[in-house]
Parts: sequence; C-alpha cells; structure tokens
Amino acid sequence: MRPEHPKTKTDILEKAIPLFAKSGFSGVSMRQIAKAIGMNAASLYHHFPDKQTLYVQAVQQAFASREFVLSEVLSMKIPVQEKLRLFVKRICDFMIDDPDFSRLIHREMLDGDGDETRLQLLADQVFHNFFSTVISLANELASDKDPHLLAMSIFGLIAYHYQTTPIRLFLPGAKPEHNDSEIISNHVISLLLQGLESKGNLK
Amino acid sequence: MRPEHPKTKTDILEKAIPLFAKSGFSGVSMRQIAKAIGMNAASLYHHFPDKQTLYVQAVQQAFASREFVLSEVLSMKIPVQEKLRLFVKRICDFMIDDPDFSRLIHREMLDGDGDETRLQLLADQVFHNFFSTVISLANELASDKDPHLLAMSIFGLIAYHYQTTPIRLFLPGAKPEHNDSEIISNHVISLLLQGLESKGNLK
DNA sequence: GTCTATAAAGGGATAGAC
DNA sequence: GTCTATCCCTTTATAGAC
Repeated sequence: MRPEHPKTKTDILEKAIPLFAKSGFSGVSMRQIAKAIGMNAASLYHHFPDKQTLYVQAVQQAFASREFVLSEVLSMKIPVQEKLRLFVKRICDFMIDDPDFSRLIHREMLDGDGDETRLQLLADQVFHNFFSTVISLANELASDKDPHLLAMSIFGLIAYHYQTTPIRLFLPGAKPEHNDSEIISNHVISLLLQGLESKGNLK
Repeated sequence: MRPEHPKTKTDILEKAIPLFAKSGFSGVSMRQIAKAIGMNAASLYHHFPDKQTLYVQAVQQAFASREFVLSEVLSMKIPVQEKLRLFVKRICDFMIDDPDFSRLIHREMLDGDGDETRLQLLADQVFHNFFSTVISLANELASDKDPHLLAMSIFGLIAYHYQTTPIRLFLPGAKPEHNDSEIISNHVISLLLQGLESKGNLK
C-alpha cells in the first residue's frame, strides 16, 4: 500500500513547530518529529538535509506565518491614547492566539544568544516592522522619552504577563482572572497612560 | 597519584549552573559537566543518582544562593517614590551581577511548564519573599491598582530589558547605552512614576 | 572518591528497495 | 516520497578496580 498522503515541507514544519516550541532544539529528536507527523524519521531527510535546517525553517515558518499588523492603527485619525489601546489589545490577542509563537521568540532569545544569524533572523522577521511601528507610536506618545526603550517597555510589559502565566498561580496574590487578556490589557494600558500617580497616591 | 582535590557536591553544582543556564537540561551532557569540573563523568554518579537530580539541585542551589533583599527598603522612613527607586535599582543590579540566575529563571519558566513541582520550587525559592515585598510596595504606591498585576509589571518591565539584551543591537533605534543599567533603571522609574503623561504630551 | 571499561539506549544520518 | 535496515556516534548509567 502506497502512502496516501505525501507530506509537504510545510506540513512537516507545522507539526514540528509546537514540538520545538515546547522542548527546544536539543529537546526534540528527528524520530519524535517523524512520529508526530506519522512518517518515518528517514523520510525527513528527503525534505531537509539535516536537523538544524529543519529547525531553522520551522522557526522561519512560525515567524513568517504570523505578523503583528499595527501600521494601519498608526494612521488612523484617533487620539494617540486610543492608538495605544488598540496596540496593546492586539498584542495581547496575539499572545493568546498563538502561544507557540511567543514561546519560540522566548526560546530563541535564550538559545540564539551567541548565534548572530539566529538573532538577526528573529529581529528582521519578527520584530523589525512591528518594533518600528511601536517606536513611531512611542514618539507620538512621549517625545521626551527614548523611543527604543519605550517600545521595548511596552512590548515587554505585555509579553512578561504571558510568559509568567504558568507560574502565576504559585505566586502571592494570584487570582484566576489575572490570566484574562482583557484584565491584562486594561492593566497595562492604565499603567502606561497614568503611571502610578492615579487618584493622588503620590503628592 | 591520588586526586588532590576531591570535589564536593557544591563544587559540582557551581560548575554545572552556568552550563545549564546557557544550554538547558537537554543541551548539556554529563560528560560536559564532568569536563568543566575536571573529573570523569562516572564520578558524577557518586554524588548524584542521575542527571535529573543533578539538574534540580543545581537550579535549587542557584536559586538559594542569591536572594533579592528588598524588605529592609520597605521599612525605611523615606517617600514611597524613593523606595521604588531603590527597588528598581536593586533589581537591575541583580540582573547584571548574576546573568546565570536570570537565565535560569527564564529557562525554568519555559521548560518547567507542565511540571508543577519545578514551578513551585521557582515560585517558593525565588519569587515568594521578593514578590510579597514588591506587592507591599505596590499597595503603598497605588492602592487602586491590582497589587499582583502591578508587582508583575514592575518586575517584568525590568526583566524584559535584560532578557532582550542579546537581540537589542539588531532592533531599530538601538544604541549601546541601552544596555547600561543606570539608563534602564532611570527609564523604568520614570515610566512607572509618570506614565506617558510627562511634559504634557497628552491632554 | 575517582578512575577505566562497558553496557544499553537513543541520537543523527545514509543506503537502497519499492 | 516513503519505507526498512543499518551505521556510527553520543548519551545515560553501572560495575568493579584502585
């Protein structure tokens, strides 16, 4: 019986992405990837010369298939605070929609350290457009602050709440609703817009 | 010739910590650890029953040997903004002083996902005291905001700038001084205290 | 407490049939 | 394009000498 569903490169990469996101490059074997796809490990070598190449292409595909589209928000005729609100909500939705994506980013920042081509890929394919847009907004919002640092703060503030989701329940003061995207985005927006000075806590 | 410097468990763990911080559990072999120490891989099994145990104890040691001491700041007779300043500066110093520590935290949040005992360890040994103190400060600073979310935001805001250090140079608007701890802590403090409203950017 | 030697399993990768 | 079979190396872990 001949195989009924020959697998394309894309099919293979799609199945490999969640595995690499969960366990990293050295935590996943070619045999495991093959098993997840339902094919033999040897067949993977028909599509990719080696594991490293498969991995890099999986990361590329994960990064290319999703895009932070924020630039349209930037050109809307709405107050800049409203733009910030939309930015934050979109980034939050993004984190929820594709947890593998943010895990891979997270992992590449850890594992890619020292490998400049991997970091460059991450920077160019994932961050560049997105980050430029956040920088533009940062300039509109607070021209006196360093735009790069401010953009990083905005993104990091959101990303960290999602990164820490698994451990949150074990931390003091945690409540189930702290994992709710609406709650997180409202918290981030109010912190960014008002800082800690709301309601006259500080004199 | 007898071995001149019998190694203690602690010696072994100290050498293993940076390796695991750099490459993760499955990225480091017992041989590599043994080599770093200057002993034979088989000898490691005299001190630890298996690799998993060695890893867990290395993480425990890394987490136990350093502590965020912030509680004394909390009881100082200074304005709450000054307490925040001290908190942020200390956390920044911490990130700089022991990059392995923050890499391990970072890694455990990724790899410990699904393993409740590992996350519990991280939460209890690393975060509990520290996080409780930040929550107390958060209450002093802005009693109208959720203390847990605010504590997470304060820590995440700082941690993210250090997490992204390796990739920062590839991102738009990056300058060498963005890796300077003084610059980062000043940025974070001003963002937290003033939000984006400084100098009347927003009406 | 450390070593050499080795077992047993799993890893990446290739050859060749279909 | 996928399979079986296999090579060769590395890995974890153990046994036993010193």
